Amino acid sequence: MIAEVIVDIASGETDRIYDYLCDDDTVVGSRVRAPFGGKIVPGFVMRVKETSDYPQEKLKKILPCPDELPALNAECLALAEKLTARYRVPKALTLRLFLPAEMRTGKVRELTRNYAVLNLSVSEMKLSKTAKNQLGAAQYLEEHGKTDCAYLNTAFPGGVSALEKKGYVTVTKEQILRNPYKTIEEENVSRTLTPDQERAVKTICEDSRTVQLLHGVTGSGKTEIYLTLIAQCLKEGKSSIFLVPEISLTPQMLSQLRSRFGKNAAILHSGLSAGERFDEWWRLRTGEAKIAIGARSAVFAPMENIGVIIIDEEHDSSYCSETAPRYNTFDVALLRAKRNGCKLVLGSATPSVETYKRAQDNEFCLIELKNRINKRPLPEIVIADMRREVRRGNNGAFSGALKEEIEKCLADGNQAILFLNRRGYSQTVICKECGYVAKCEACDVSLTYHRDEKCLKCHYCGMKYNTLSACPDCGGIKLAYAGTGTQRIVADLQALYPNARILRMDNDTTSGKEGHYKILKAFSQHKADILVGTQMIAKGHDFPAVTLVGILDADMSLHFSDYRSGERTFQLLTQVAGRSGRAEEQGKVVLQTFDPENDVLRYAVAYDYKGFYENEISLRAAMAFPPFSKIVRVLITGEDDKKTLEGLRNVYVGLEELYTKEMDKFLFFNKMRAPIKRIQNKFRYQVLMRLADTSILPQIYDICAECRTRDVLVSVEENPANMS
DNA sequence: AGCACGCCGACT
DNA sequence: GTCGGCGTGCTC
Repeated sequence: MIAEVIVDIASGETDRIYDYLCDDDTVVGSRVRAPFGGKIVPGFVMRVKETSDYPQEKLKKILPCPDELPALNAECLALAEKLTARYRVPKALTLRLFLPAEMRTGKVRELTRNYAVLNLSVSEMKLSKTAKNQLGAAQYLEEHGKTDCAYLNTAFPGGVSALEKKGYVTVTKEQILRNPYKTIEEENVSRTLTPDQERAVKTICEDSRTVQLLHGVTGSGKTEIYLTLIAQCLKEGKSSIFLVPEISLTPQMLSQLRSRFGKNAAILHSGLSAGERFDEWWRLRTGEAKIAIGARSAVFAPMENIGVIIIDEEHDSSYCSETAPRYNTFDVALLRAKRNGCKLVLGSATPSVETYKRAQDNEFCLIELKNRINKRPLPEIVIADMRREVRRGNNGAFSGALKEEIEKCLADGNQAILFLNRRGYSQTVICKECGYVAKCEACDVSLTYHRDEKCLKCHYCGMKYNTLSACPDCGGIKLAYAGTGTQRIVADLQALYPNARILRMDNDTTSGKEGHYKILKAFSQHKADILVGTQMIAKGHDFPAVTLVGILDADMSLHFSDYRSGERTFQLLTQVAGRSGRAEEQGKVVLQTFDPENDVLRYAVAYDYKGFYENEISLRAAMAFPPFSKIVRVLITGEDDKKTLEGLRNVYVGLEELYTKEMDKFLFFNKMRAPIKRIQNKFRYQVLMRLADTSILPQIYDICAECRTRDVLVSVEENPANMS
């Protein structure tokens, strides 16, 4: 027989079918090891056939892998096919998505243990009287049955192997699974649904549409609805996929799921060891576990007969892949849901504008949860006008209102979180006296200050502007080109409150995931009074003693040069506000801004998502931003500047032809250097487009795929999250 | 992606 | 005269 094999090499050159001789029992979707160019490389069987067009004598034979089941089932293969066509990436790259990394590299071995069983009773054995260990082991086995050799070897050294040689005992190897949850205790709490939750579950089950959007305020009990749906599927013998943002995979959440579903739940999580991840994946593949829980990549869980797919915190940006293939979790989930004929449930307190629009258009079923479970009011948000502070001579980072609240909070022995929203290298220019922000005339997007060129740039059209020495609106000269760092905030804070215990959390103070977790744990144990950090503290953890949240520079996020900055800010503020006043006491949020009249802030303060949405969607429509258009960025990178530039030229010429032919489908089309000219020794250029009609996307992908060469990479990004 | 083969510059 | 640069082509 002949196997059509895709070799697991991420390159365009090798991205085709190679024929190999194989055994008759070779199964489609199974992993193989293929002799390829003098080496043995991993590969996947895509098809099995009788004959090959390739010269018979040159065919090599594949070496099989000892998997009990093919790694990829029919659904995975079909899905991989679709993704390959959609994103024009080598097949090996899409196939990889479906396996845990440790399975490809083969570094993790299945954990095995040797077990001994007796073949005949002790009385039938002929044992030397001096062989006490043999007798001991045999007697133990007779009494206890099958036993771990490791134990017998320590109790009766050499006994088992001697018995085995005589044929009295048989030793077998068995695979055992690592258990990553040894420390988690099972708590059995029975929960009943509130009428609201029950209604939501009923609607989801009865609605005929595939996608259901659960829009519920913080604390409205969305999680319980998810768990009920999952439990229902489990009862029907169906499997489920539960996706959460990476940052939400906290120990608390995992233990909650573990206690609810026990061994039925498998968790795919980067925090697990390679071996554990492998075992969890395998439990899903064999059907032993029926619930896959994890971040973005868990949407590729190897399951069959899926009953429901859930995407929690649907708006979270971590659901978009940043590496090829740049898939969107929702798109993949939708493909799977359609194939399985199951529901795709999205949940969020602040749905993305794009998703909410589709719900408004009745494409998705919209379920609103307006009440909080405990009926407790949401924390009060007050706006502190920083322009007034500056005019009063307060150039510091804290407003009078915030200082007052901090003092109150400390006096009461409560905790406070101060939230600083510095985001990467991008800096906007803001007038500290009137709140003016420099924006692009053509794109209505905040400009980004580039220190190296001493100019302001629009990341959406590439337009350059001169830096400002005075505010064009009020003539003020207190222009800020950079925010204040967490370090400075902590120093100022310590000077103001010498007795307060302050923790800082940002990329400088924390090394790796462990570091974050340690700081958060220390804070939740009340080992500090104030936590200062960036948005990484906005999500996940519950801090019952926090009664005050200070947002120091809401503007930073508001004026970030992205068409989604308003949306992101609303989401962020809502989320941050949810950190305050979780337990007995009413929480308070102080929001500092140079732009108190801003619509987004006003809607956030009022917890008015609907109002925010209506406002935002009309802005998007007016400016023809997504969802009324699609922004496409083609990034051309390479180590050799000349060759990369040549690549840009090729891409541009190819796309220009399309542009002139289909001009009505384009709202914008231009080439330029990428905002960051060089990253990791690679020069960066881009072609930016805004499309009114996405029907030409496949052609764009085709043109870009053609321009890819050995040393120039061409990648296509749709509505990219950051334009650096 | 790797690796071999192949054709032009500075070296014991 | 060679050693070695990396451009080009191939891997069932």
